[in-house]
Formats: sequence, structure tokens, C-alpha cells
Amino acid sequence: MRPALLTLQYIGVEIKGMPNRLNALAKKLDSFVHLTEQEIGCLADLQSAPSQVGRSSDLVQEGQTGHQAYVLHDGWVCNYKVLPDGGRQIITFSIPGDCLGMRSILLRTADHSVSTLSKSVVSTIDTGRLLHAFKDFPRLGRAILWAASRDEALVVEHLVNVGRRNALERTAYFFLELHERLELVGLTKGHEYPCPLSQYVLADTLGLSAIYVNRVLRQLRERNLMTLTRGKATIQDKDELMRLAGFERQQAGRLL
Amino acid sequence: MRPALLTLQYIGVEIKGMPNRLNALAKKLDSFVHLTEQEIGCLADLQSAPSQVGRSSDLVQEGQTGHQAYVLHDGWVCNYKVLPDGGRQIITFSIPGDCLGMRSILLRTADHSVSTLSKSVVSTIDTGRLLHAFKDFPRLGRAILWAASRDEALVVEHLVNVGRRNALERTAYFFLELHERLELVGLTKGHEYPCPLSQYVLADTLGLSAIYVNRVLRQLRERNLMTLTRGKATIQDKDELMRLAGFERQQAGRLL
DNA sequence: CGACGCTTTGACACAACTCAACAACCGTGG
DNA sequence: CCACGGTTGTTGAGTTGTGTCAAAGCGTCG
Repeated sequence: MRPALLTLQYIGVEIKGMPNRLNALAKKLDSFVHLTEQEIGCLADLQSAPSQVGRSSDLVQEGQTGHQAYVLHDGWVCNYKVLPDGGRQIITFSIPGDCLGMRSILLRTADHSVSTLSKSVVSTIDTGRLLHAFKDFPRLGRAILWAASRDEALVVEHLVNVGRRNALERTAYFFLELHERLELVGLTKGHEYPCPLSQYVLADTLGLSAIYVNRVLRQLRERNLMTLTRGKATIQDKDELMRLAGFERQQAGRLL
Repeated sequence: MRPALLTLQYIGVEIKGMPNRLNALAKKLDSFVHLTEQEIGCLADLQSAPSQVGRSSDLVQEGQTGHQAYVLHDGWVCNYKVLPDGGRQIITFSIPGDCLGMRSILLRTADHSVSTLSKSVVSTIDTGRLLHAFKDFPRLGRAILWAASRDEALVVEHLVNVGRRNALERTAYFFLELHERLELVGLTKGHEYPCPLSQYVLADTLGLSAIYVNRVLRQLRERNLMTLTRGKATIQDKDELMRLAGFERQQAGRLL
């Protein structure tokens, strides 16, 4: 099957089923800087036709040069670095609407790896035209720069979490933050959300061992705070979980 | 004493003594994207006259809106977040040539605090004109964007360090990275460099307790790997220290 | 049905934290 | 110049959080 056919087929399916998904990026940006039809069109022009990639496939590898930047339309992706001793630290997860590998484009050589955690749908970004587009649509440029800054702030939060909270607080915080992120792109159902992260993946995210993650999750479950089972996270007692984690709700609101 | 006089006086002193210092940002950018006289001039135009600020003074506070962005000409600055329980995590240090509070400008409200660790010299940046300047001097824009990306990559490295290395490796890595950063702006003397960081500050950086930092430093000293005394760091056995830390030298080189 | 990846549990080891006390250093003012 | 107070560094003993090893239970997919 030729790629072109695959993607066309995919678009067809999506347009019938859940048209918004294809616009996850536009939707996210629009919620902060209201975009005109023209700007949304321009944004679409910068992206290739969406294509599917399988689970556990690398989109970018650390040290690589001349790779692509992507928009993630559907699926889960992790950004990580590996250490000489084989250890791995996950920097951040990407969810639908996020851009992938942008920083590495500017640096010329990728400073981290990007890999899918589930079957995903991505487009490549024409980064050359992106900079041009900034001139014609400055508000769009501002929106994208804002989104990049927000992603960076997320990494900073993560660093604080790993550096200064114990395993229980840290895990609680992580799931609360994830809930908030997914809510923004409409991927939650009340206090539930899909979460295809294994305990090994969580361990590499939280800077813990997989076995200890298991114990922490058990504690959260036994305290009736939250559960994680079969790819679904359920927050049972949000207030108490927030208190435990020292989680403070971010104030949202449009910029422009 | 009026600020204007103070700054003028300062410029006078600096121009005689060490003219390069005032240009730390230009010097840093130039080492990666060679800048023309015009571009360097434009860069200077975006900055206010330099002014001195005392030790331990806050330039930006988390949650603040409408604050400034700065260029750090001289001195040491830390970027940090505080937790509800009073804990503190230092995200990154800024050294001469670095920009301060740029991300917070884009986000509108500061996501972290910025505070001086030593008597420092800063200029404010006219961020409004900065975006305009990008149009007239695209290479300058690219250089600044590159520098921002590099700072972000530094935070990512730090996250990996805190998440996946033990106290000894982590501390070793930190001092090696610092050496490399300072080398780039000409602030090292061979295997020595000034380092006005107290063990409490180091603790908040490395995600450790101050007392344990002390023990780690002792171990590094007793193994004849490095010492930190009276504001000066000395790397004695760089090879062994790099091996211990799992430190891999970054490849440098101009982009344009 | 078997194999494999993921989860769960227990026992034990060790890294890192806490508390408490003291020593060295530094800037300040007398 | 010295005496002082506060900040920073140093050390010991005991505690706790988290990692390691080993093994068994589940689920799922081929």
C-alpha cells in the first residue's frame, strides 16, 4: 500500500468520525490566541498529509542531524535521553496537538530522542516555510512561540517535581498535570483519562524504579486517591490528591 | 546617587579594564553565528544602559506579570521555583552573556523566579523592538533563537542529571557542565573557575540536602577529582571525573 | 496452548535525609 | 585592629525512603 493511499484513507476515516482530531494543534493554539480562518489555513499548509506510524517507532534519535519536525495528531509520544550506562530519562510526553522535535531543528543536531508509545498519526512540518509564515501571520508566530514556551515550562515543572518531591507526591503531581493537559485538548472524561503508560515508562519519567512505582501506585489506590489500570487513569479524590502533591491549578485565559 | 550616574561610571570602569565583558551576549552569539558590525550594533540598541544590582536581589518573581527581560553582563544569577512546602528547586544558573526571563515574557506571567547570587550587572531588553529586529536582521533572530534553544537543552540535561544519576555522579556532572559553559564565555583559567555557589545553593540545584552535598564534595576531594573552596572550583582529574559522571563532550562549531 | 510482557509481592541492602552540635569563615562595626 | 554575629561548612549517629534481587501471578496475542 502506498503511503499516499494510506494517508488519504486515514483522512477519510477521521473526517467522518472525529473531525476535530486532525486539527488538534489549531484547536490548542486557538484556545489561547484566537485564530482566523486564514491563519488556520496557513497552519494547515505547513503540514504534510497525516500518516500513521506504529507503536515504539523512533521519529527522531539523539545526535541525529537533518531530521524532521512533526505535529502529533493522535497517539502518545515520549521524548527522552539515554545515559551511557543504559538508563533512560523521559523528559516529557507529547499528546495530540503537540509539536515534536522543534528544538532539535534549531540546534541542528537532535539533543534527545522521540519515540511513539502507541500507534500514532503525525504530519511533518515544513520548517523552512514556517519562518516565512511568521512574517505574514505574526499572530500565528506568536501562538506557536507561546506553545513552545509552554512546553518548556512543562519541562521545568517536571524538573522541580523530580528534584524536590518524594515518590508519592511526585507521582500524584504527575497524574494531575497529565489530566490538566489532556483536558485542554478534550481527551478526558470527567476525572478519567486514557493513559497507555506502563510502570516501566512511568519509572523512567519519574526518576524511580519500576518496582517502586508499583508500590506507589498501590498506595494511591489504597488511599482511594486514584487508580491506573488497563490504560486508564481515574482520579477519585482530586482535592486530596492535589493537597498531597502540592499541586496548584494554573490560571488559563486567552492571550490575544 | 542617580542610576544614570551609577551606570555611566560603571561603563567607564569596564571599558578601561575588560571591554569584552560588556559584550558577553554578542561574544557568545558570535561564536556560533558570526555577526556583522551592524548586527552587533542592533543587538546593543536593544539593550538599556547596564546597571548594577546587589547580591540576592530578585529580578523576576514567579507569578509576576509585566516584568522585564534582561541580559546578564556580569555576575551569577539563579532561576528557581519554590514549592508550597517551602522547598526550592534551582532550574538553571545564568552566567554572563545569558538572557534572563525571556520565556516568562512570552507566557505573560513569570513561571519561575530569577535572583542574583552575586553583585551583578544587567541591561533590560526592549522585547517589543526585539521582534521587529528579527525582520531586519534574520540571522540575529536565528542566533537568539538558537541561544534560547541551547538554554532549554541545558535544562533538559539537568533533568536527566537529577532524575537518573546518583549524588556523586550528579555533582560531578554538574561541575563539568559548568566548566564547559564558562569556558565558552572565557571565564575559566584552565581547569579552574570562579564558582560562588554555597552548598545550600548546590543542594537546591542538585535535588539533595545541603549536608549530603558536603559529604559528596568531600568524597570528590578525597578521590582527588575536584575541589570547591572559597568560591573557586578546581578540576584535578578531568578524565576520571568525566568517566564517573558519564559526561560526553558536546560537539561545538559555528552554525552560519 | 505456550510465550512473552507487564504487574505484584516479599526480604533485604544501601543511598540519602534528619537532627544536633560544633568549627571555620566573612563582613561589619566598634 | 580586633571582637562580634551571622552565614557557611563539617562531622557523627540514627532513621527512612527507595533500589535491588528473586519469584510468582496475570493477560494477551499469536
